[in-house]
Amino acid sequence: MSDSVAPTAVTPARKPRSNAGRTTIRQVANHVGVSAITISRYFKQPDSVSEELRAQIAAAVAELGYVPNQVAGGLASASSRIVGMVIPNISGPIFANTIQSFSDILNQNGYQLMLASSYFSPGQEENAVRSFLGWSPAALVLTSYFHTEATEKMIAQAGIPVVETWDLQTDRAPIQVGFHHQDVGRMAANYLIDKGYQRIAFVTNSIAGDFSALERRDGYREVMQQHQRESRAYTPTAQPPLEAGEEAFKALTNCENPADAIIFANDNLACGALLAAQRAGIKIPTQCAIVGFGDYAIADKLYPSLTTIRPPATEIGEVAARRILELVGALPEPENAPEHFHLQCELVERESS
Amino acid sequence: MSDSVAPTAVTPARKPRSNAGRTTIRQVANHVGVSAITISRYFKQPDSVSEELRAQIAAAVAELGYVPNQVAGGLASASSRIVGMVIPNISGPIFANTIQSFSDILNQNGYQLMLASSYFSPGQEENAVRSFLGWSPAALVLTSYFHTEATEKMIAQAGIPVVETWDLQTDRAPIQVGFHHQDVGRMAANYLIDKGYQRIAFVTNSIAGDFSALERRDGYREVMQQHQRESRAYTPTAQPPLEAGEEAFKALTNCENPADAIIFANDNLACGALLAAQRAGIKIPTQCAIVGFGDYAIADKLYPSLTTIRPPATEIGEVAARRILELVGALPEPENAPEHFHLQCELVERESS
DNA sequence: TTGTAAGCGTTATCAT
DNA sequence: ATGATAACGCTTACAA
Repeated sequence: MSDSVAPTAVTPARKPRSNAGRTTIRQVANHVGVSAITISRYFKQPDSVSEELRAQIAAAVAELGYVPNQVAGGLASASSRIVGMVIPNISGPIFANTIQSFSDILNQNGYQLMLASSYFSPGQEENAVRSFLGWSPAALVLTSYFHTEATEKMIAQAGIPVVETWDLQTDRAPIQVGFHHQDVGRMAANYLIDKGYQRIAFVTNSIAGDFSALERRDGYREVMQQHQRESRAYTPTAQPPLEAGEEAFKALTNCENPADAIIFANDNLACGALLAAQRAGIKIPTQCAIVGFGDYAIADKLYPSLTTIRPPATEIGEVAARRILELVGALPEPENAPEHFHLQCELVERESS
Repeated sequence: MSDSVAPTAVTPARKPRSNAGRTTIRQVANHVGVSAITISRYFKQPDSVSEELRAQIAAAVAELGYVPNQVAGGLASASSRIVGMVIPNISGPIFANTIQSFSDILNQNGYQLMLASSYFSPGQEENAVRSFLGWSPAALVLTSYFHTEATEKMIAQAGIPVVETWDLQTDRAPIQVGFHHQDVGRMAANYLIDKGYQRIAFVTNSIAGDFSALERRDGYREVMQQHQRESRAYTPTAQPPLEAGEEAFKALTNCENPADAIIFANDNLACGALLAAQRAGIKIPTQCAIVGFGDYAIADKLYPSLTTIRPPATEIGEVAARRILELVGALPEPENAPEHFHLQCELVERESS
């Protein structure tokens, strides 16, 4: 030893970062007297940690109030427990149930929902997908199948499960969870024919971009043709759904050979027709039956209440969530999982038919 | 040089991780011929990078298809561009607009929404908050002010902005964005008194846990007292809202001294009353006026359409999002930002009054 | 304006 | 069943 002060390894001015005093996995490990990786295993594969340690770790976690840092975990494992979902809109009458059930099932399994709206714009959808990808999500859920080229490229290269919902496209690569809109038109037409209605018409949406409404119309036409009935489709010019429904109802009942049953492209249109009938003193369903689509919240609150076709909104969210969780290993993989999940719409018979 | 192979620093068997070939900031940096931090700055503080480099970097980003890894960024900076929101439910008639506007404004500013439902359960809310905290969110939004002790502790220690929405509690620490339910009752009562109605009643919700409905009733009572009118509150026993509304309507109109105007705790109850009146042939509003709360989608589709009080749902989401973005530095901080944002409900006059 | 180096908290890999 | 170590991709702190 020299007489001068021992130089003891010149520490070159450390650079501590903030951290807000949050408990880390290492503090838990020290507290228990094991290494950090054991704590990690305790959370990921509890079975690989001895029962004795498990109890001690549980106690330490509770005492220190440790919350695993998902961000750090995500970086280390190059994948996060986030699932991104792009939905046309949250506040419309249709998609809320899908979001609700999807989110609930993810949460129950330790995954989180990241949500964005596209407002039916492929460009906005692209932005949302790009933002999501920055989070290395475990999976992606889209609604609709028409994407920009860039979106197609991103989902093809992402290397994660991608699910397309609502509109079933059996020829596309991503997993499909939904139904065929043509089936809706078929179901409504068959139902009315079976009920004995003779002159059955279809009212499409006045909003031009609503292609799914046209598919429902096509299903209706097909059935009418099968039964050798004349099909009659009306497209309103008024834009607000209530007015459009009223316009269509008047046009189809106030004419030669008036319709005795009308299928509307959605419940809002049907609602407009119902109100118009009420004002005009036309008896529903005696003079004319009405069937809608969507089973919006209004459907059972109208007078007469509205017969409508309920899309499997909640089911779509459930099935999509479960399939994703299976694919990422959070739920056991079943033997023969299909690529496409064809769900059923349900005809809800009420007073208007 | 010796004749043997140069030992060139014994590399001790590297441990590369996967990565799925994703472009990193370093690849972009190499492509441009600068260091990684410059690319980072290009995204965070573009002004601190020379214009020349900016153009080159933009080109490289586009060519390589670089998407910043938010997870890595979040770890390095100990905070992520995620905002967690706990909402009682997504698919109910009330909250969807708040989620929609909140999410849109976050997205426009590069932040993402992480969503979970509590179903009005403080325990579920606690779980959601705990899960969110694992992501080091930039902020948290809660609905309602009754939390578990654990939740209170977490939000107090989180060190991030916390916003409580819908129900304004001026005595609480978190930022408040919402309105007073008593004001709703006051507004409805004043409106009907001004319109000349004499015997004004209030119908509360049959669901016991709906405390906000009781606050609206209290506001109604206060105004009635001020005007020296007798207040009459009715609580239905039927649970389904339509039946409850019908029950209340019958009870309040089919009696001595019947009400000539009724305020309902929500639009579903009011809707039940409207349908009951229609069936009974009671003229609305001639014999009895009806006012609801919520401005649900049904309100303008009923016949007669429903006068109701619209809560500032969209505004709540907007104001909460903007304030959060200000607090995290994504938007410029205004001079005198209040702690509490008192928003206004709006009376929407329609045919039922 | 740009660069260097260390460090964020976890998990993959290899070792015991 | 448990541990040591490096690596994940970025940003902070400090330097030039």
